[in-house]
Order: sequence, then structure tokens, then C-alpha cells
Amino acid sequence: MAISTKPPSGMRDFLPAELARRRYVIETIQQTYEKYGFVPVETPSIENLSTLLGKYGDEGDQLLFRILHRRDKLARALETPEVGEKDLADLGLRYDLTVPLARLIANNPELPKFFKRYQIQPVWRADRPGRGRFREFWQCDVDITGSKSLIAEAEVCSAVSEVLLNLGFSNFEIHLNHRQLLKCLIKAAGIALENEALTLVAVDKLDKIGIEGVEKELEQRGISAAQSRALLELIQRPCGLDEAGELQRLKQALSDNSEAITAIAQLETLTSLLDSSKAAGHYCIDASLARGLGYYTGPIFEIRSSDFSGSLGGGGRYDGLIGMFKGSEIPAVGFSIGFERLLLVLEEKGLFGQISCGPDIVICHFDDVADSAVIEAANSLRQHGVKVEIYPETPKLGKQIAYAESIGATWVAIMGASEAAEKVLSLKHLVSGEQHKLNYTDTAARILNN
RNA sequence: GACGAAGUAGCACAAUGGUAGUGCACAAGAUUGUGGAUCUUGUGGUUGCGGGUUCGAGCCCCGUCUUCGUCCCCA
Repeated sequence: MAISTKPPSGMRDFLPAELARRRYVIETIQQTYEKYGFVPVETPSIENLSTLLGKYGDEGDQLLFRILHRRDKLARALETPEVGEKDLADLGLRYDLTVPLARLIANNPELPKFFKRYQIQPVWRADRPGRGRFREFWQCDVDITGSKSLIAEAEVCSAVSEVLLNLGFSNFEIHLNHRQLLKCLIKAAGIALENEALTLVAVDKLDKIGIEGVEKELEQRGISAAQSRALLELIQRPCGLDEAGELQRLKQALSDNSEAITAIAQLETLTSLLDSSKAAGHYCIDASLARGLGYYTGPIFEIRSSDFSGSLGGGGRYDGLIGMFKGSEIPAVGFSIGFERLLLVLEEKGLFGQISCGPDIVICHFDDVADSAVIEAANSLRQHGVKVEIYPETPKLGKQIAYAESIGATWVAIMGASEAAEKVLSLKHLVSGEQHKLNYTDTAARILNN
């Protein structure tokens, strides 16, 4: 049997044309984030398992790619009686960029009090691949540590909104909710706090499976019909209610709960800040938004679009996470763009213009020219900033030109003994067919002005 | 992890249980310093893998692997 030439399931090779698009999007993201004062960091692909475990909830722990002990340690581990999963691995591939950031913050106390970092790197999850879903995929995170101000929330929401708008994509809404508010809603419905996690999972599907679907799922998980109905009553937004009205409604429903009132007041402040930001007109209050990750403590966000079923990104406040790595707590808030899904949507909506990759020009030549002269000509063009490929052999000219066209070059230079003697190139435009003899400098100028 | 569909040439797809084809792509050629169009010719497949039924299997049956959907969950 031949060895499979496919990358592992859920992982991909990127060919030049696709990579050019990916880089274009990444560049836009970087430029936008930097306008907000975010600075880049990178962290290792691999983290200690102890860093990763217990931060994402049970589901997250299941999806961690673990790395086996090496050499003798593995052999020893395998010999221990009743060896379990935990004994075999000590490292894992990072699951997101937030937990590594928390570790990095705890490990570098000299960083600025308000550290605004962005990070664009791959993460790994041992998930089953599907549409817009991979085992290796990139995330583009912005986070602000050190501040409890809602300006931090507003800034990250504004930054990701601006990224999407700069890429020409405006069909999105940032759904907003608050972890404390959710907790209070569940309590108000009479559901035990120990059932919070499973309740949230069911509630989060409201817009997907509908009211009956959620009721059914809650019932299956042992929540009484009266409780689930009470919860849905609270969470469901009446038709025609605007953002302020929805917040007002929640405030009235939970008026006896000071914790809930505080959370709602934060959302009120946040929405007013967002109205002055790039996220204006691109957010909504969604009391059913839950988000799976365990570490969120305050406002939570998620990017939704009718162009993609699922989330295009998400984030929130996590004031306790850094404290898990450090004695003292440091508040933080972040937002992550799901790069692969964004790319998918941009592609489907035709929002990529012409993104070129490959050389501007291929130098075709004959065997009556010294190879060294060809290299000299190529380097002369390159010095002017032209992307040049030399056809490495000397078959008949037609083949050389056909090749240049096949790789997407718009120009060819033809170089024979006569051109070499005059130090010129016969520059041919492959679309118009026009051809002129020009010296190297004029050739470069002509290509770059095109 | 659950369910469904599909695996045939590099790619896209055909083939009432009876000799595996078509298009695109690729290669060569139509007076050797000019590509795209047309034409001619040609290369290319143990039909995903392993069993079974049959005189005979790409087709039917079982298993297996892979891929793609939907669910679950997520970015």
C-alpha cells in the first residue's frame, strides 16, 4: 500500500493562491488591531498539560491533543499497573490563545499594567471536522488585561467589527450577554446551580432548535417542565423590542436580584459605548447566548451572521483566569476571530479581489545567450522591485511563453543573442500581445507602472 | 460519538450483472525567435481496500478505510 499523501484529517496544506488570500486577511487584521494599540505576541504550540487542563470545561479537556511522554518515561509509564490516560502524557497542543496569554501575563509581571496584545496563530482541537471546522485552525485574538473598565469590552468589540468592515463584510451582529445575568436567570427559574452548565448548553441552541427543542432537551436532562418554561420565558425576547427595551424587560423581571441588576447595568453601559464605536449597529442583546468555555465571568460576545451557521468568533471577560496562574487576580477581556470561518464567508461572498501571487515576469531565453547574462538581467529587474522568474531551460520559445502564462505571469521578457548584445529585453505583455525592446530600467518601470 | 450519502484516469463525471468510456488537463506534432483558437495523434485505471454471491461484479451482499453532509459541540 502506498503511503497516504493526504494531511491528517482536519488539517490542510495551503497552496500559494490560497495562502495569498490568507495573508491578505491577516495583514488587514494586524493593521486594524495595531490602530487600537494592540501589540503582537506569540506563544509555543505546545503547553504543559497542567496549564491547559481544567480551563475549558469537560468538553474542552476531552478535545485537547495530548502529547505522549518521550522515551524512557513513556516506557516506565506503560509498565505501571492500571496505567491511565493521565499517566501517559504531560504536554498538549494549545486549545486556544487565551489560556496561553493568561500564563504569559502571570509569567511576565514587568508587562504594562494595561497589556493590549494581539495574537494570530494556529490552535488545535481533537474535534470531528466539518464545514468551517478543522483540527488545526487559526485564531486572531485581541485581549486587554489589567482593567475592569467596560472601555476594554468596547475596544475589543470595536476592533473586531472594524476588521470585518475593513474586509468588506458587514452582514454580522455581535450578540451580547453576561455570565452573571445568565446565572441569575437560571436561579430565578428555580433551576439548581449545579445544573447551570447543562442548562446553558441547551439554552444556547435556542435559535437553532427552537423553543420546543430546548424544552425537550432540558427535560431529557432532568429539568422540570415548569422550570424550563420559566427560564425560556425569561430568556426569550419579545418581538419588536429594541436593545434598550430588552434590557428594561430583564431589569423588571429580575428587579429583586442585585447581582442581576449590576450585570444588566453593565450591559447598558456597554451598549451605549458601542454606539460610539465601530460596532455601532452591529450588536444585539441576546439573553440566550451562553458560550461553552468555562472561564468567562462577565460580559460575553459572539459574532453571528446569516452567512454562516455557527459562530464567526467570540469572547468575553475572564477576571479569574490569570489568577489561576498567579497568586493575585488580574482582570481581562478578549475577543477572538474565527479566521477559517471568516475566510470561508469572504470567499463565498466574493469579497476577495484579485490577489496576485507568483512572478510579474518570466525571462525566456535561448541557448545562444550566456546563462550568466540572463541572471544579470533578472537581478537588475529585481533590484527595481520586480518579481522575476527565469525559465530554467531553453526549449522552443512557444513552450516558455505558454509556461509563463500558465503560472499567471502577465509579462515575459525574451532574451536572445541580439538582446544580450544591446543589454535590452524584448518585453511582451501577455494580455495585449504588445512587444517592445527596452533596457532593464525601462522594463522594470513599465512593469511596475502597469 | 450518532445518522445519511459517496468513493471509477491528475480533475469532473458516464457505463440494463456481460470487452471500463467521455470531457478537461497532460505529452508530441501542423517549415526549429512568439502563448491563447482549431485539428491530429498519444500517455494514463488491479474501478478505495478485503471478503462473499455468480459462468461472469464498477454494479448485488458483508466488513473495513476515507471523504462529504446533518446532529452533537464549537471558532
